[in-house]
Amino acid sequence: MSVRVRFAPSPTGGLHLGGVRTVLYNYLFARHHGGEFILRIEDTDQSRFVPGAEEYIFRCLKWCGLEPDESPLHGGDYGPYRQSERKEQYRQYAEKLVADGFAYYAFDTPEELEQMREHYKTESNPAPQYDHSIRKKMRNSLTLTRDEVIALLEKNTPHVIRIRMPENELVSFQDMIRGTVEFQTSLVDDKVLLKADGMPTYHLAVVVDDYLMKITHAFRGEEWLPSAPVHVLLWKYLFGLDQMPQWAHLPLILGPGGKLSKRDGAKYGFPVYAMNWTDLKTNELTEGFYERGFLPEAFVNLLALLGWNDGTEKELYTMDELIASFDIERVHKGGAKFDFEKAKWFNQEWIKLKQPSELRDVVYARLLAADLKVTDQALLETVIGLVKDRCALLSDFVQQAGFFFKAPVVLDTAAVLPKWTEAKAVFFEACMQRLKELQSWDHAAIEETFKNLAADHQLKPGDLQLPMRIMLVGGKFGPAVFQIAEIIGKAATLERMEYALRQLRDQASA
RNA sequence: GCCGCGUUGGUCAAGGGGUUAAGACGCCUCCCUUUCACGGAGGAAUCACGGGUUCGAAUCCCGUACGUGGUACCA
Repeated sequence: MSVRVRFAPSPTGGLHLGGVRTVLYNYLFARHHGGEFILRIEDTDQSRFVPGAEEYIFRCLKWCGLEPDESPLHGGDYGPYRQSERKEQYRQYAEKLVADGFAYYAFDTPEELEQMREHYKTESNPAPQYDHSIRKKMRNSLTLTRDEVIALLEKNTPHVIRIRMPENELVSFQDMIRGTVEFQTSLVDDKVLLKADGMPTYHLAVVVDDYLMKITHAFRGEEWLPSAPVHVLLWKYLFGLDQMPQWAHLPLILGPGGKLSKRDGAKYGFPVYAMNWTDLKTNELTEGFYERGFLPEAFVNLLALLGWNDGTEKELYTMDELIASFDIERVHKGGAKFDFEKAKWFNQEWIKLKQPSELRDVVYARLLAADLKVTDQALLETVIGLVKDRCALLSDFVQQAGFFFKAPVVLDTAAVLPKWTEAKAVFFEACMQRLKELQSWDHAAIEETFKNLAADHQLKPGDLQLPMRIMLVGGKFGPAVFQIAEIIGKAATLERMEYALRQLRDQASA
Protein backbone atom coordinates (compact mmCIF):
# COMPACT_ATOMS: atom_id res chain seq x y z
CA MET A 1 0.00 0.00 0.00
CA SER A 2 1.46 3.32 -0.96
CA VAL A 3 2.12 5.93 1.66
CA ARG A 4 -0.39 8.76 1.93
CA VAL A 5 -0.05 11.51 4.50
CA ARG A 6 -1.88 14.72 5.06
CA PHE A 7 -1.57 18.13 6.59
CA ALA A 8 -4.93 19.38 7.77
CA PRO A 9 -4.94 22.99 8.91
CA SER A 10 -7.96 25.01 9.77
CA PRO A 11 -7.97 28.31 7.93
CA THR A 12 -8.13 30.56 10.95
CA GLY A 13 -5.02 32.69 10.67
CA GLY A 14 -1.29 32.75 10.14
CA LEU A 15 0.79 29.65 9.60
CA HIS A 16 2.93 29.00 12.61
CA LEU A 17 6.48 27.65 12.80
CA GLY A 18 5.11 24.46 14.27
CA GLY A 19 2.57 24.19 11.51
CA VAL A 20 5.20 24.50 8.83
CA ARG A 21 7.30 21.89 10.56
CA THR A 22 4.34 19.53 10.63
CA VAL A 23 3.91 20.09 6.90
CA LEU A 24 7.60 19.51 6.40
CA TYR A 25 7.69 16.22 8.29
CA ASN A 26 4.66 15.04 6.37
CA TYR A 27 6.22 16.09 3.11
CA LEU A 28 9.60 14.52 3.85
CA PHE A 29 7.99 11.29 4.97
CA ALA A 30 5.86 11.11 1.85
CA ARG A 31 8.75 11.82 -0.49
CA HIS A 32 11.10 9.50 1.34
CA HIS A 33 8.64 6.66 0.84
CA GLY A 34 7.55 7.67 -2.63
CA GLY A 35 4.06 8.43 -1.38
CA GLU A 36 1.57 11.24 -1.62
CA PHE A 37 1.21 14.37 0.43
CA ILE A 38 -2.32 15.71 0.76
CA LEU A 39 -3.56 19.04 2.01
CA ARG A 40 -7.01 19.01 3.55
CA ILE A 41 -8.70 22.13 4.80
CA GLU A 42 -10.45 21.59 8.12
CA ASP A 43 -13.00 24.35 8.07
CA THR A 44 -15.75 22.77 10.11
CA ASP A 45 -16.00 25.65 12.54
CA GLN A 46 -17.84 28.29 10.62
CA SER A 47 -17.53 30.80 13.41
CA ARG A 48 -13.78 30.76 13.10
CA PHE A 49 -13.57 31.05 9.35
CA VAL A 50 -11.16 33.77 8.26
CA PRO A 51 -11.27 34.99 4.69
CA GLY A 52 -7.95 34.76 2.92
CA ALA A 53 -6.46 32.27 5.35
CA GLU A 54 -6.61 29.38 2.91
CA GLU A 55 -4.92 31.32 0.12
CA TYR A 56 -2.35 32.41 2.63
CA ILE A 57 -1.55 28.80 3.53
CA PHE A 58 -1.01 27.98 -0.12
CA ARG A 59 1.30 30.93 -0.54
CA CYS A 60 3.36 29.83 2.45
CA LEU A 61 3.63 26.26 1.23
CA LYS A 62 4.65 27.44 -2.19
CA TRP A 63 7.34 29.67 -0.80
CA CYS A 64 8.67 26.80 1.30
CA GLY A 65 8.65 24.45 -1.64
CA LEU A 66 6.25 22.09 0.14
CA GLU A 67 3.44 21.83 -2.32
CA PRO A 68 0.88 19.06 -1.89
CA ASP A 69 0.06 16.44 -4.48
CA GLU A 70 -3.64 16.72 -3.71
CA SER A 71 -5.49 19.72 -2.31
CA PRO A 72 -8.44 22.00 -3.03
CA LEU A 73 -6.17 23.75 -5.51
CA HIS A 74 -4.29 20.85 -7.02
CA GLY A 75 -7.15 18.39 -7.28
CA GLY A 76 -6.91 14.65 -6.74
CA ASP A 77 -9.09 11.54 -6.65
CA TYR A 78 -10.33 11.93 -3.10
CA GLY A 79 -11.96 15.34 -3.15
CA PRO A 80 -13.41 17.57 -2.16
CA TYR A 81 -10.53 18.57 0.05
CA ARG A 82 -12.41 21.06 2.17
CA GLN A 83 -14.39 19.55 5.00
CA SER A 84 -17.13 22.13 4.64
CA GLU A 85 -17.74 20.70 1.19
CA ARG A 86 -17.90 17.18 2.55
CA LYS A 87 -20.47 18.01 5.18
CA GLU A 88 -23.07 15.52 3.94
CA GLN A 89 -20.84 12.51 4.37
CA TYR A 90 -20.28 12.78 8.07
CA ARG A 91 -23.79 12.41 9.42
CA GLN A 92 -24.20 8.83 8.20
CA TYR A 93 -21.15 7.72 10.13
CA ALA A 94 -22.36 9.42 13.26
CA GLU A 95 -25.79 7.80 12.85
CA LYS A 96 -24.19 4.43 12.33
CA LEU A 97 -22.37 4.84 15.62
CA VAL A 98 -25.66 5.66 17.32
CA ALA A 99 -27.32 2.64 15.75
CA ASP A 100 -24.47 0.43 16.95
CA GLY A 101 -24.67 1.81 20.46
CA PHE A 102 -21.30 3.60 20.36
CA ALA A 103 -22.77 7.07 20.30
CA TYR A 104 -25.96 8.84 21.30
CA TYR A 105 -28.05 11.92 20.69
CA ALA A 106 -27.70 14.69 23.21
CA PHE A 107 -30.26 17.46 23.42
CA ASP A 108 -28.67 19.55 26.13
CA THR A 109 -28.62 23.22 25.34
CA PRO A 110 -25.49 25.29 25.85
CA GLU A 111 -27.18 26.76 28.92
CA GLU A 112 -27.84 23.34 30.35
CA LEU A 113 -24.25 22.35 29.79
CA GLU A 114 -23.15 25.48 31.53
CA GLN A 115 -25.45 24.69 34.45
CA MET A 116 -24.11 21.17 34.64
CA ARG A 117 -20.52 22.41 34.83
CA GLU A 118 -21.45 24.93 37.42
CA HIS A 119 -23.40 22.40 39.43
CA TYR A 120 -20.78 19.68 39.55
CA LYS A 121 -17.80 21.93 39.89
CA THR A 122 -15.86 21.32 43.08
CA GLU A 123 -12.46 22.29 44.32
CA SER A 124 -11.01 18.96 43.39
CA ASN A 125 -12.81 18.89 40.05
CA PRO A 126 -12.85 22.39 38.60
CA ALA A 127 -13.81 21.24 35.12
CA PRO A 128 -16.49 18.54 35.17
CA GLN A 129 -16.68 16.54 31.98
CA TYR A 130 -19.65 15.18 30.12
CA ASP A 131 -18.60 11.63 30.82
CA HIS A 132 -19.95 8.23 31.76
CA SER A 133 -21.20 9.38 35.13
CA ILE A 134 -22.61 12.74 34.09
CA ARG A 135 -24.33 11.52 30.95
CA LYS A 136 -26.84 9.64 33.06
CA LYS A 137 -28.07 12.95 34.39
CA MET A 138 -28.38 14.80 31.11
CA ARG A 139 -30.97 14.94 28.36
CA ASN A 140 -29.87 12.42 25.80
CA SER A 141 -30.95 9.26 24.10
CA LEU A 142 -29.52 7.22 26.92
CA THR A 143 -31.71 8.82 29.56
CA LEU A 144 -34.84 9.62 27.58
CA THR A 145 -37.24 7.00 26.38
CA ARG A 146 -37.19 5.87 22.82
CA ASP A 147 -40.46 7.68 22.12
CA GLU A 148 -39.23 10.90 23.63
CA VAL A 149 -36.13 10.79 21.49
CA ILE A 150 -38.10 10.12 18.33
CA ALA A 151 -40.44 12.97 19.15
CA LEU A 152 -37.58 15.35 19.73
CA LEU A 153 -35.87 14.34 16.52
CA GLU A 154 -39.07 14.69 14.54
CA LYS A 155 -39.50 18.19 15.84
CA ASN A 156 -35.99 18.98 14.62
CA THR A 157 -34.85 19.72 18.12
CA PRO A 158 -31.24 20.91 18.02
CA HIS A 159 -28.99 18.12 19.12
CA VAL A 160 -25.50 16.79 18.87
CA ILE A 161 -24.17 13.28 18.64
CA ARG A 162 -21.69 12.27 21.31
CA ILE A 163 -19.42 9.27 21.49
CA ARG A 164 -20.25 6.93 24.34
CA MET A 165 -16.92 6.30 25.95
CA PRO A 166 -16.68 2.83 27.45
CA GLU A 167 -16.42 2.77 31.18
CA ASN A 168 -13.41 0.73 32.06
CA GLU A 169 -11.31 -0.03 29.09
CA LEU A 170 -7.68 0.52 28.40
CA VAL A 171 -7.18 2.02 24.98
CA SER A 172 -3.68 1.83 23.64
CA PHE A 173 -1.97 2.41 20.35
CA GLN A 174 1.51 2.55 18.91
CA ASP A 175 2.88 6.00 18.27
CA MET A 176 5.78 6.06 15.82
CA ILE A 177 7.64 8.51 18.02
CA ARG A 178 6.47 7.62 21.52
CA GLY A 179 5.89 3.91 21.38
CA THR A 180 2.93 2.50 23.28
CA VAL A 181 0.54 5.12 24.61
CA GLU A 182 -2.27 4.11 26.95
CA PHE A 183 -5.44 5.74 28.18
CA GLN A 184 -8.10 4.79 30.66
CA THR A 185 -11.43 5.39 28.92
CA SER A 186 -13.25 6.32 32.10
CA LEU A 187 -11.19 9.46 32.25
CA VAL A 188 -12.08 10.60 28.76
CA ASP A 189 -15.28 12.54 28.18
CA ASP A 190 -18.04 11.89 25.66
CA LYS A 191 -16.78 14.12 22.91
CA VAL A 192 -19.24 15.70 20.54
CA LEU A 193 -18.87 14.12 17.12
CA LEU A 194 -21.57 15.92 15.19
CA LYS A 195 -22.50 19.46 16.07
CA ALA A 196 -25.97 20.94 16.15
CA ASP A 197 -25.34 22.67 12.85
CA GLY A 198 -24.70 19.31 11.21
CA MET A 199 -20.97 19.86 10.91
CA PRO A 200 -18.66 17.23 12.32
CA THR A 201 -16.16 18.11 15.01
CA TYR A 202 -12.52 17.46 14.36
CA HIS A 203 -12.79 14.09 16.07
CA LEU A 204 -15.28 12.62 13.65
CA ALA A 205 -14.00 14.43 10.58
CA VAL A 206 -10.40 13.40 11.01
CA VAL A 207 -11.28 9.74 11.27
CA VAL A 208 -13.80 9.70 8.45
CA ASP A 209 -11.63 11.70 6.10
CA ASP A 210 -8.44 9.86 6.86
CA TYR A 211 -10.33 6.70 6.03
CA LEU A 212 -11.93 7.99 2.85
CA MET A 213 -8.70 9.56 1.69
CA LYS A 214 -6.78 6.38 2.42
CA ILE A 215 -4.32 8.05 4.75
CA THR A 216 -1.68 5.59 5.91
CA HIS A 217 0.27 7.71 8.39
CA ALA A 218 -1.17 10.52 10.44
CA PHE A 219 1.20 13.11 11.92
CA ARG A 220 0.01 15.94 14.07
CA GLY A 221 1.04 18.07 17.01
CA GLU A 222 1.39 16.68 20.49
CA GLU A 223 -1.61 18.72 21.63
CA TRP A 224 -3.75 16.01 20.03
CA LEU A 225 -2.42 13.20 22.15
CA PRO A 226 -5.09 13.50 24.86
CA SER A 227 -7.88 13.01 22.33
CA ALA A 228 -6.16 10.15 20.56
CA PRO A 229 -8.19 7.51 22.46
CA VAL A 230 -11.36 8.99 20.99
CA HIS A 231 -9.94 8.65 17.52
CA VAL A 232 -8.68 5.14 18.11
CA LEU A 233 -12.10 4.09 19.34
CA LEU A 234 -13.79 5.67 16.35
CA TRP A 235 -11.51 3.77 14.05
CA LYS A 236 -12.33 0.59 15.88
CA TYR A 237 -16.09 1.19 15.72
CA LEU A 238 -16.28 2.51 12.19
CA PHE A 239 -13.61 0.96 10.01
CA GLY A 240 -11.60 -1.47 12.08
CA LEU A 241 -8.27 -0.98 13.78
CA ASP A 242 -6.46 -2.72 10.96
CA GLN A 243 -7.44 0.20 8.73
CA MET A 244 -6.18 2.85 11.12
CA PRO A 245 -3.21 4.94 10.00
CA GLN A 246 -0.05 4.88 12.03
CA TRP A 247 0.08 7.83 14.36
CA ALA A 248 2.95 10.11 15.19
CA HIS A 249 2.49 12.96 17.61
CA LEU A 250 5.08 15.63 17.02
CA PRO A 251 6.69 17.52 19.90
CA LEU A 252 5.82 21.13 20.39
CA ILE A 253 7.99 24.05 19.41
CA LEU A 254 8.40 26.28 22.42
CA GLY A 255 9.13 29.96 22.83
CA PRO A 256 11.41 31.54 25.41
CA GLY A 257 8.75 31.17 28.09
CA GLY A 258 6.68 28.19 27.02
CA LYS A 259 4.49 27.33 24.09
CA LEU A 260 5.55 29.48 21.16
CA SER A 261 2.99 32.13 20.39
CA LYS A 262 2.80 35.07 18.08
CA ARG A 263 3.05 37.13 21.26
CA ASP A 264 6.57 35.77 21.77
CA GLY A 265 7.49 36.98 18.32
CA ALA A 266 6.36 40.50 19.04
CA LYS A 267 7.94 40.45 22.47
CA TYR A 268 11.33 39.10 21.51
CA GLY A 269 11.52 40.48 18.01
CA PHE A 270 11.52 37.40 15.83
CA PRO A 271 9.03 36.08 13.29
CA VAL A 272 6.70 33.26 14.22
CA TYR A 273 4.74 32.84 11.00
CA ALA A 274 6.09 31.70 7.66
CA MET A 275 4.90 34.89 5.98
CA ASN A 276 3.36 38.14 7.16
CA TRP A 277 -0.16 37.81 8.39
CA THR A 278 -2.50 40.64 9.23
CA ASP A 279 -5.47 39.98 11.43
CA LEU A 280 -8.39 41.62 9.69
CA LYS A 281 -10.25 42.30 12.90
CA THR A 282 -7.50 43.83 14.97
CA ASN A 283 -5.29 44.92 12.09
CA GLU A 284 -2.44 43.36 13.99
CA LEU A 285 0.49 42.32 11.83
CA THR A 286 2.47 39.23 12.71
CA GLU A 287 5.79 39.07 10.99
CA GLY A 288 6.86 36.25 8.70
CA PHE A 289 10.21 34.62 8.04
CA TYR A 290 9.91 35.51 4.39
CA GLU A 291 9.61 39.21 5.01
CA ARG A 292 12.28 39.12 7.66
CA GLY A 293 14.75 38.02 5.05
CA PHE A 294 14.96 34.27 5.23
CA LEU A 295 15.72 32.01 2.31
CA PRO A 296 13.16 29.22 2.02
CA GLU A 297 15.97 26.68 1.96
CA ALA A 298 17.21 27.98 5.29
CA PHE A 299 13.75 28.11 6.79
CA VAL A 300 13.04 24.52 5.85
CA ASN A 301 16.48 23.44 6.98
CA LEU A 302 16.24 24.99 10.43
CA LEU A 303 12.74 23.67 10.96
CA ALA A 304 13.75 20.16 9.99
CA LEU A 305 16.47 20.19 12.62
CA LEU A 306 14.18 21.47 15.36
CA GLY A 307 13.17 18.16 16.82
CA TRP A 308 14.92 15.82 14.47
CA ASN A 309 18.40 14.89 13.30
CA ASP A 310 19.83 11.93 11.50
CA GLY A 311 22.42 11.12 14.15
CA THR A 312 25.33 12.56 12.19
CA GLU A 313 26.94 15.96 12.64
CA LYS A 314 25.46 17.27 9.43
CA GLU A 315 23.39 20.40 9.88
CA LEU A 316 23.07 21.91 6.43
CA TYR A 317 20.67 20.00 4.22
CA THR A 318 19.08 20.59 0.87
CA MET A 319 15.51 19.43 0.50
CA ASP A 320 16.70 16.35 -1.39
CA GLU A 321 19.12 15.50 1.37
CA LEU A 322 16.38 15.89 3.96
CA ILE A 323 14.13 13.61 1.97
CA ALA A 324 16.86 11.03 1.76
CA SER A 325 17.69 10.98 5.45
CA PHE A 326 14.41 11.80 7.16
CA ASP A 327 13.14 9.19 9.57
CA ILE A 328 10.02 9.90 11.61
CA GLU A 329 11.16 7.54 14.33
CA ARG A 330 14.15 9.73 15.02
CA VAL A 331 11.91 12.68 15.84
CA HIS A 332 12.29 13.68 19.48
CA LYS A 333 9.68 13.22 22.14
CA GLY A 334 10.42 16.44 23.97
CA GLY A 335 9.57 19.93 22.82
CA ALA A 336 12.30 22.19 21.49
CA LYS A 337 12.79 25.81 22.34
CA PHE A 338 13.09 27.97 19.26
CA ASP A 339 16.32 29.96 19.15
CA PHE A 340 16.29 32.86 16.73
CA GLU A 341 20.09 33.22 16.84
CA LYS A 342 20.51 29.72 15.55
CA ALA A 343 17.83 30.35 12.95
CA LYS A 344 19.81 33.31 11.67
CA TRP A 345 22.92 31.18 11.52
CA PHE A 346 21.17 28.74 9.21
CA ASN A 347 20.18 31.60 6.96
CA GLN A 348 23.67 32.99 6.93
CA GLU A 349 25.08 29.63 5.97
CA TRP A 350 22.58 29.35 3.15
CA ILE A 351 23.44 32.80 1.87
CA LYS A 352 27.10 31.80 1.84
CA LEU A 353 26.22 28.64 -0.02
CA LYS A 354 24.33 30.45 -2.77
CA GLN A 355 25.90 31.83 -5.92
CA PRO A 356 25.51 35.58 -6.43
CA SER A 357 23.38 34.88 -9.49
CA GLU A 358 20.94 32.88 -7.37
CA LEU A 359 20.66 35.72 -4.92
CA ARG A 360 20.38 38.48 -7.48
CA ASP A 361 16.61 38.68 -7.86
CA VAL A 362 15.74 38.61 -4.18
CA VAL A 363 18.46 41.10 -3.33
CA TYR A 364 17.34 43.33 -6.17
CA ALA A 365 13.83 43.35 -4.76
CA ARG A 366 15.12 44.20 -1.30
CA LEU A 367 17.20 47.09 -2.60
CA LEU A 368 14.35 48.38 -4.69
CA ALA A 369 12.05 48.31 -1.68
CA ALA A 370 14.65 50.38 0.15
CA ASP A 371 14.55 52.93 -2.66
CA LEU A 372 17.86 51.85 -4.16
CA LYS A 373 17.58 51.58 -7.91
CA VAL A 374 19.96 49.19 -9.55
CA THR A 375 20.31 49.31 -13.31
CA ASP A 376 23.36 47.16 -13.86
CA GLN A 377 22.56 43.54 -13.02
CA ALA A 378 26.09 42.34 -13.63
CA LEU A 379 27.37 44.93 -11.21
CA LEU A 380 24.79 43.80 -8.69
CA GLU A 381 26.10 40.26 -8.90
CA THR A 382 29.63 41.45 -8.35
CA VAL A 383 28.55 43.39 -5.30
CA ILE A 384 26.59 40.46 -3.93
CA GLY A 385 29.66 38.28 -4.28
CA LEU A 386 31.63 40.83 -2.29
CA VAL A 387 29.21 41.27 0.58
CA LYS A 388 27.12 38.14 0.97
CA ASP A 389 29.38 36.61 3.61
CA ARG A 390 28.49 39.55 5.82
CA CYS A 391 24.74 39.03 5.59
CA ALA A 392 22.73 36.85 7.92
CA LEU A 393 19.40 38.03 6.56
CA LEU A 394 18.47 39.19 3.08
CA SER A 395 17.52 42.48 4.63
CA ASP A 396 21.17 42.97 5.58
CA PHE A 397 21.97 43.49 1.92
CA VAL A 398 20.38 46.91 2.10
CA GLN A 399 23.11 48.10 4.39
CA GLN A 400 25.91 45.93 3.08
CA ALA A 401 25.31 46.61 -0.60
CA GLY A 402 23.39 49.85 -0.57
CA PHE A 403 26.37 52.21 -0.57
CA PHE A 404 27.56 50.78 -3.85
CA PHE A 405 24.53 52.29 -5.49
CA LYS A 406 23.91 55.41 -3.48
CA ALA A 407 26.32 57.74 -1.72
CA PRO A 408 26.00 57.72 2.05
CA VAL A 409 24.44 60.87 3.41
CA VAL A 410 24.98 60.38 7.11
CA LEU A 411 28.59 59.54 7.87
CA ASP A 412 29.95 57.95 11.00
CA THR A 413 32.37 60.80 11.49
CA ALA A 414 32.56 60.05 15.18
CA ALA A 415 34.74 57.09 14.22
CA VAL A 416 37.46 59.34 12.79
CA LEU A 417 37.00 62.72 14.40
CA PRO A 418 38.95 61.97 17.61
CA LYS A 419 42.08 61.25 15.56
CA TRP A 420 41.42 63.71 12.80
CA THR A 421 44.28 66.14 12.13
CA GLU A 422 45.01 68.94 9.74
CA ALA A 423 47.75 66.77 8.27
CA LYS A 424 45.14 64.18 7.32
CA ALA A 425 42.93 66.79 5.78
CA VAL A 426 45.86 67.95 3.68
CA PHE A 427 46.60 64.38 2.68
CA PHE A 428 43.08 63.73 1.46
CA GLU A 429 43.01 66.96 -0.53
CA ALA A 430 46.17 65.83 -2.26
CA CYS A 431 44.84 62.34 -2.62
CA MET A 432 41.80 63.56 -4.48
CA GLN A 433 44.05 65.37 -6.90
CA ARG A 434 46.18 62.29 -7.48
CA LEU A 435 43.19 60.05 -7.97
CA LYS A 436 41.69 62.47 -10.41
CA GLU A 437 44.81 62.09 -12.54
CA LEU A 438 44.96 58.33 -12.18
CA GLN A 439 44.88 56.58 -15.54
CA SER A 440 43.77 53.03 -14.84
CA TRP A 441 40.97 52.89 -12.27
CA ASP A 442 41.46 49.57 -10.58
CA HIS A 443 41.86 48.76 -6.91
CA ALA A 444 45.54 47.89 -7.13
CA ALA A 445 46.42 51.18 -8.78
CA ILE A 446 44.24 53.12 -6.36
CA GLU A 447 45.83 51.45 -3.40
CA GLU A 448 49.32 52.07 -4.72
CA THR A 449 48.59 55.72 -5.31
CA PHE A 450 47.07 56.04 -1.88
CA LYS A 451 49.98 54.39 -0.10
CA ASN A 452 52.68 56.21 -1.99
CA LEU A 453 51.08 59.51 -1.20
CA ALA A 454 50.75 58.53 2.44
CA ALA A 455 54.48 57.87 2.52
CA ASP A 456 55.12 61.26 0.94
CA HIS A 457 53.10 62.84 3.70
CA GLN A 458 54.80 60.70 6.32
CA LEU A 459 51.51 59.26 7.45
CA LYS A 460 50.72 55.63 8.14
CA PRO A 461 48.36 54.19 5.50
CA GLY A 462 46.58 52.30 8.20
CA ASP A 463 45.56 55.50 9.91
CA LEU A 464 44.13 56.76 6.68
CA GLN A 465 42.15 53.76 5.58
CA LEU A 466 39.41 54.13 8.15
CA PRO A 467 38.71 57.75 7.19
CA MET A 468 38.72 56.70 3.53
CA ARG A 469 36.22 53.99 4.36
CA ILE A 470 33.94 56.36 6.21
CA MET A 471 34.06 58.64 3.19
CA LEU A 472 33.03 55.96 0.73
CA VAL A 473 30.83 53.76 2.87
CA GLY A 474 29.58 55.98 5.63
CA GLY A 475 30.33 53.46 8.34
CA LYS A 476 32.77 50.88 9.66
CA PHE A 477 31.77 47.96 7.51
CA GLY A 478 32.01 46.54 4.03
CA PRO A 479 34.66 44.92 1.84
CA ALA A 480 38.16 46.21 1.14
CA VAL A 481 38.04 49.94 0.70
CA PHE A 482 39.98 50.17 -2.59
CA GLN A 483 37.79 47.50 -4.03
CA ILE A 484 34.82 49.67 -3.23
CA ALA A 485 36.45 52.66 -4.87
CA GLU A 486 37.08 50.67 -8.02
CA ILE A 487 33.49 49.52 -8.24
CA ILE A 488 31.77 52.81 -7.59
CA GLY A 489 34.11 54.52 -10.05
CA LYS A 490 36.33 57.56 -10.09
CA ALA A 491 33.63 60.19 -10.21
CA ALA A 492 31.65 58.80 -7.30
CA THR A 493 34.81 58.24 -5.27
CA LEU A 494 35.91 61.83 -5.67
CA GLU A 495 32.44 63.15 -4.96
CA ARG A 496 32.15 61.16 -1.76
CA MET A 497 35.59 62.23 -0.62
CA GLU A 498 34.78 65.83 -1.18
CA TYR A 499 31.45 65.62 0.58
CA ALA A 500 33.01 63.89 3.55
CA LEU A 501 35.97 66.20 3.75
CA ARG A 502 33.65 69.16 3.97
CA GLN A 503 31.74 67.55 6.82
CA LEU A 504 34.90 66.63 8.68
CA ARG A 505 36.26 70.12 8.32
CA ASP A 506 33.05 71.63 9.65
CA GLN A 507 32.75 69.23 12.50
CA ALA A 508 36.42 69.41 13.48
CA SER A 509 36.30 73.16 13.77
CA ALA A 510 32.97 73.16 15.59
C1' G B 1 -7.77 19.48 40.38
C1' C B 2 -7.62 15.34 36.94
C1' C B 3 -5.33 13.02 32.66
C1' G B 4 -1.37 12.74 28.97
C1' C B 5 3.53 13.78 27.34
C1' G B 6 8.33 15.22 28.40
C1' U B 7 13.33 16.48 31.20
C1' U B 8 21.77 15.61 28.56
C1' G B 9 25.54 22.80 29.03
C1' G B 10 21.89 29.48 28.09
C1' U B 11 19.70 27.06 23.20
C1' C B 12 19.57 22.88 19.40
C1' A B 13 21.52 18.16 20.44
C1' A B 14 24.79 12.93 19.78
C1' G B 15 25.13 9.04 22.89
C1' G B 16 20.31 4.13 25.14
C1' G B 17 24.76 -0.11 31.01
C1' G B 18 31.68 0.56 31.11
C1' U B 19 33.16 7.06 26.41
C1' U B 20 38.24 12.04 28.45
C1' A B 21 29.65 12.88 27.81
C1' A B 22 30.30 14.28 20.23
C1' G B 23 28.97 18.42 17.36
C1' A B 24 26.34 23.18 16.31
C1' C B 25 24.36 28.16 17.92
C1' G B 26 25.40 31.91 21.37
C1' C B 27 29.24 33.79 24.78
C1' C B 28 34.60 34.71 26.06
C1' U B 29 40.13 34.69 24.61
C1' C B 30 43.61 34.64 20.75
C1' C B 31 45.22 34.51 15.32
C1' C B 32 44.08 36.48 10.42
C1' U B 33 42.26 41.37 8.86
C1' U B 34 45.33 48.65 10.43
C1' U B 35 36.74 48.45 8.83
C1' C B 36 32.88 44.92 9.52
C1' A B 37 32.35 40.08 8.42
C1' C B 38 34.33 35.32 6.77
C1' G B 39 38.05 31.83 8.20
C1' G B 40 41.35 29.47 11.98
C1' A B 41 42.98 28.01 17.31
C1' G B 42 41.28 27.68 22.24
C1' G B 43 37.77 28.16 26.99
C1' A B 44 33.50 27.02 29.92
C1' A B 45 27.98 20.79 31.28
C1' U B 46 28.79 14.74 35.10
C1' C B 47 23.46 14.24 32.10
C1' A B 48 16.42 17.73 37.09
C1' C B 49 16.42 15.46 42.14
C1' G B 50 15.93 11.07 45.48
C1' G B 51 15.82 6.03 45.83
C1' G B 52 16.65 1.30 43.81
C1' U B 53 18.68 -2.84 40.06
C1' U B 54 23.95 -3.80 38.74
C1' C B 55 30.81 -5.26 39.70
C1' G B 56 29.45 -0.70 37.02
C1' A B 57 23.86 4.05 35.22
C1' A B 58 23.34 9.94 31.60
C1' U B 59 21.86 5.18 29.78
C1' C B 60 17.07 0.10 33.19
C1' C B 61 12.98 0.52 37.29
C1' C B 62 10.18 3.45 40.99
C1' G B 63 9.05 7.96 43.22
C1' U B 64 9.43 13.44 43.57
C1' A B 65 10.10 18.08 41.33
C1' C B 66 9.73 21.00 37.24
C1' G B 67 7.99 22.03 32.33
C1' U B 68 4.34 21.45 28.72
C1' G B 69 -0.34 19.96 26.47
C1' G B 70 -5.46 18.56 27.11
C1' U B 71 -9.71 18.95 30.09
C1' A B 72 -15.22 23.39 24.38
C1' C B 73 -21.14 21.91 19.90
C1' C B 74 -12.03 25.15 18.57
C1' A B 75 -9.00 22.87 15.78
